[in-house]
Amino acid sequence: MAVAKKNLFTDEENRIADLAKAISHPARVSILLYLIKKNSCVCGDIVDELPLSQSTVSQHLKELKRVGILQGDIEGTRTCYCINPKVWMEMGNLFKVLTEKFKGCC
Amino acid sequence: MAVAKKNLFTDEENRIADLAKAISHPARVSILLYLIKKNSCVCGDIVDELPLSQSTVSQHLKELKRVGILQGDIEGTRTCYCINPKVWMEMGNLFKVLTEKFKGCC
DNA sequence: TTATTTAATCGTAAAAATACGATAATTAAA
DNA sequence: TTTAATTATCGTATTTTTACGATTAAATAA
Repeated sequence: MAVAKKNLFTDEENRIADLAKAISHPARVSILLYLIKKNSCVCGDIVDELPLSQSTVSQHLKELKRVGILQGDIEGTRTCYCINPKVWMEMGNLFKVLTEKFKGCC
Repeated sequence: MAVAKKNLFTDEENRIADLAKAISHPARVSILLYLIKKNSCVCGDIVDELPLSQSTVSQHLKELKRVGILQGDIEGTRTCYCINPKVWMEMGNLFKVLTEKFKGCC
């Protein structure tokens, strides 16, 4: 299922899936938890926190930026990463709504 | 990152990532929304709801079963699918906790 | 028993994700 | 200006995911 088949599903289904995909790798969850723990924009030292190479971490950061969860501000030779509160809330809400839709059945 | 590198991350990170992976495809989100809408265990007609072949849908169901979100009870020649409330709650909680950990920063 | 129905599994092709080293680009420091 | 630091991107190998048709397996119906 490449690009063309995206419209076989609703926008909501696609967005939920896309946000879930962004956090579907432990390295990316780890990055987010680290940013949250620091409670500030973090420059650079994310690579040192992860057991992965610099280029791989950079790729994971790119994926988080792709869906909008992260924003990266260039400051000199460094890049400062922040969680985007708007998208974070959107994600939390979509997951919450999905979760609470199910009231139990059997 | 195959099997061996799983222990480079915490159990929590791995579990969140694994549950997110399960809902990281629009077809699987679609399946879940359909089951929720029906508000009962659903036998068989999931395939008719999706724009995918029977074997592909079966694969997606398998992935949802793998993480425990779905259970499938065989009844004669059919299989009835239900959301597992326990795992569903676990997932909702993990996502909720993750979401609420971030209080904003910049 | 012999069909039919239903769903899982197999085999496989194509696409996407993951990981890394090497390289490039940009800025700051010497 | 030259060097160092930092991060993104490139090229690429490997693994995983996705998708489908064909087949198998199991239960039911004829």
